[in-house]
Amino acid sequence: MTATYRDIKSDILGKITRGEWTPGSLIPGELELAETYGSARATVNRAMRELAEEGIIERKRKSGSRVRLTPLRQARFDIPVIRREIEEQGRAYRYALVRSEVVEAPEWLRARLALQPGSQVRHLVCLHLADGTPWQHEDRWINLALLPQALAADFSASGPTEWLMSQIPFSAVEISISATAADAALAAHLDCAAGEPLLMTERSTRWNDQMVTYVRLVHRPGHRMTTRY
Amino acid sequence: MTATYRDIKSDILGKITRGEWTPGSLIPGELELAETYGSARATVNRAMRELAEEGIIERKRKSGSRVRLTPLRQARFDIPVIRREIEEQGRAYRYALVRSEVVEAPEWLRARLALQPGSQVRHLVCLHLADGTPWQHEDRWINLALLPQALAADFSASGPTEWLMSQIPFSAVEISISATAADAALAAHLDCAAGEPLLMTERSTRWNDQMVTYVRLVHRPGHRMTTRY
DNA sequence: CCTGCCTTTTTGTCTGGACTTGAAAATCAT
DNA sequence: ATGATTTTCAAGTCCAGACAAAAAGGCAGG
Repeated sequence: MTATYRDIKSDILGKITRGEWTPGSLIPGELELAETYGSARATVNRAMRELAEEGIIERKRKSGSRVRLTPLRQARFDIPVIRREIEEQGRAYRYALVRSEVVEAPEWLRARLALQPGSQVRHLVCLHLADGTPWQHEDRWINLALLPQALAADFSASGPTEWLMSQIPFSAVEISISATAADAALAAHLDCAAGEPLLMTERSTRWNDQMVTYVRLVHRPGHRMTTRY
Repeated sequence: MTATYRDIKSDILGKITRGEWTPGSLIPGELELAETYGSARATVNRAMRELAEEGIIERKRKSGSRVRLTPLRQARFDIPVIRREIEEQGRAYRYALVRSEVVEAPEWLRARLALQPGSQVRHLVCLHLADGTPWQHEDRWINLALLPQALAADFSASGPTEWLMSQIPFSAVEISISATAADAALAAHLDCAAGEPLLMTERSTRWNDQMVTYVRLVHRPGHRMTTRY
């Protein structure tokens, strides 16, 4: 008989989707809702809080909660560890190191990572394959000033992503997704025609307010990122 | 003096990022944490629950909570209402209807929306512009069996997205992002060269377990979706 | 009319206690 | 041993009551 916070949540969501409570309209206060559902205010609060987090409603002290006029839609994509992503499809994962060098950071990278002129970076190019066919091309730059261990690390057997996760497991990240055309090198590595449109993910990772690494991941032709909610 | 759930959360997160609690290791139980922080178990619970939601830790009844070995990373992108997105940049939004027709659903659409053969759909092609330059190309298909109102609706002044939101504000959606090459028509509309790589967002919207609409949004050349966390 | 202060309303958070649930572990029966 | 059953433990949820904090609205003084 007693309503759980889930019950309350889905009941309220139902009222909204059925159009009983229209966008912009005021929802009864927590106290009132607690009474109608026969539960404690804390329970109603949790239901409402989660609805607010999901972008369904908007809450403000004193003014109360109202149904959002423009439902704030947000898509959540899981960023998989590539080895996992491939192995979960029942395919064989293979990794190949294409190039490894230590260089002075080029201009564009310095701007992006806010590096001093003359900074040394480790530059790696690798390929991730599923059942032998190219899956993802990784172009990785690591700030050696912050991660001098990267100088000695060996990336011939496993990728820098996994190594980095062991070094700085939790950090602030900026992710950006765009479309790019395959140049000659990419086309060769990803086994596609030059000029082919490819999905690209760029990630800048920060640690203690300093940029640690920048990576440009180019996915195989036809790759799509999908989510539902 | 008393610790809030935020304090607890950031303290625990600190212990993890500083490496005091390493990936895979067991975190003290809620009761123990409540004692060390001098707070109620419910407060600790909230802190831990949120950390779990954010993919930092993993919780299991009986076994306890542990730091995730592979931090589950997830990117959250806001799906903006395009008019807003443009106006918030201080640019003038303009909408143009390129094509509007009522047709029998083509094969590929029937498969995607699970439609009966012979189903009628409203097909719209529109363009969203910022300061007069093309911003996004919208190719929209609406299931008339579910939304007969779409037959009479007038889309010459404002886009179908806004109209749809007023009709079915909250619904289940599948979003998918990929890269595509501009064909002749797209190139003309988006004012770019044919073959140019473009970011494409596809959305299928469901309501009461029936597919209502499918839309293919192609962004202007160079567009990027960005998020940080 | 405007400005700053106070009151009131509503959400936000916390407490300390309780019961529920899921799953691992231990026990028991075959 | 092996499979079924019970125990036990940690997280999950709930409650009733309390205080905190933001913000809208009203009031008073200039």
